[in-house]
Amino acid sequence: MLGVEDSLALIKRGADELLVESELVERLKSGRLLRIKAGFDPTAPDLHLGHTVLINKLRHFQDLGHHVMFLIGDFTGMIGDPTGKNATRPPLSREQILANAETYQEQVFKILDPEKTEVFFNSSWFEALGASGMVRLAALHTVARMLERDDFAKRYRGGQPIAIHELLYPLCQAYDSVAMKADVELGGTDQKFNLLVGRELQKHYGQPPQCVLTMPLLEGLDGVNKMSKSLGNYVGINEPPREIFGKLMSVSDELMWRYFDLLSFRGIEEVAGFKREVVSGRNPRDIKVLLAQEIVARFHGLKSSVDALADFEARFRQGAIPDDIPDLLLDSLSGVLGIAQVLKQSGLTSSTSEALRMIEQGGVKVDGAKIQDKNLSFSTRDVFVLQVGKRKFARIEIR
RNA sequence: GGAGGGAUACCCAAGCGGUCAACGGGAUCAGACUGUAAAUCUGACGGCUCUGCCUUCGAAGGUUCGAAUCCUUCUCCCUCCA
Repeated sequence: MLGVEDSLALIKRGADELLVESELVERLKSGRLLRIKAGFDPTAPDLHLGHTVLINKLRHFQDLGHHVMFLIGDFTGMIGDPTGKNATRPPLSREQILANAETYQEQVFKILDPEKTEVFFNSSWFEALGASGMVRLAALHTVARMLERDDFAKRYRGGQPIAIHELLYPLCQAYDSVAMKADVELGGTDQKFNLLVGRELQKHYGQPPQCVLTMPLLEGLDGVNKMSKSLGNYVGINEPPREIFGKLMSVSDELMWRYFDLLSFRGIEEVAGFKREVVSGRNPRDIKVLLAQEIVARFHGLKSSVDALADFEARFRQGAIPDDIPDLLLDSLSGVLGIAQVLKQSGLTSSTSEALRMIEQGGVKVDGAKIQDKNLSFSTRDVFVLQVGKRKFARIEIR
């Protein structure tokens, strides 16, 4: 196990803020195994790399030997975290929540060691609390304090509705920390307020207040917006290996370092070494490959990462045709089919206009040979490999 | 309830009677270059049976030889007043 200083360095790596550092140092010095908490809404079972930033941090704690507590907010999920803009969320059914929780764990345990992870459901203590308990809990915090939170304040000022139960959310999350006797709670930067309420509440209950560690939101592939499915700039951890690999290779050379910080388990020193190499002339591509391989291997195994690299090299460096392209059978009424039609019907282009444009721009290949002739046509029994751009392929047969 | 402002292609945003399939930016896609699906540069970016034709500018009508641009009604959004 690492010394206190090295531990702290690892804990702070990539983190946004650690409150209160001195308190954490004290606890680390005590040599006690710390109880590390992170809560998750059982709403989005489809994890992408952005979600894994927090889980990676849990993993760091796990590697340091601490006790990781994975909380599934099945009770608080009914309230819906009001953090952020969206007003109301439809409540999930019990079965839906459990199913999501299941998927969640499946994905999370690709990063965390299941043997060393304790899973909690907060319904277990909230159901025991009951209505009267909830009222007593609510008595421990004031409306004014709640309104300190930025998004509540904004909504209040702006005349936007704030339902009473939304005020309860931070309180419930805080009570989780009490119930779990958390030493440290992790969350996104947008969670800071909720995490701090946890400290307050723990003091009320005579517990030492938890330390709060916030992690930044990961930028998406565009390097600007946060990674999110709706923006389409994400890498899903259940995507095919080649897809993950390719997407990571498309990240800008600059953003790559950010990803190393937040997504890689390579040592701080090692990454610093990579940076020096690039500065002194090494092609950043080589380093990016290491990142892409590490991530693919984490979610799909070592072999997949090797395959993904080989595939990438073959396709983009040597312009080879991949081996897993779809076979398509196109019908021809007249026995002849023009190239534009073939492109459209195969779905390689979305319209014949686009097909013609692609040909004009030299982006269409038949059996590896670039074609120029827009009037090229194929007849029945023709079989060939069609390629549009660098990434779209299909094996076509006309019948 | 009253008074204004706005709705244009994937997004932002010009245009205010003909030369508009509609300026510009972003996103996207293609090409060049590169040991990258990086950066940079160039180009494309409604559809089709493509030297032409068809359908688009919130919706429906109308005026006009001709409308994204003018008129009428409707729908939705925003701001101010009550």
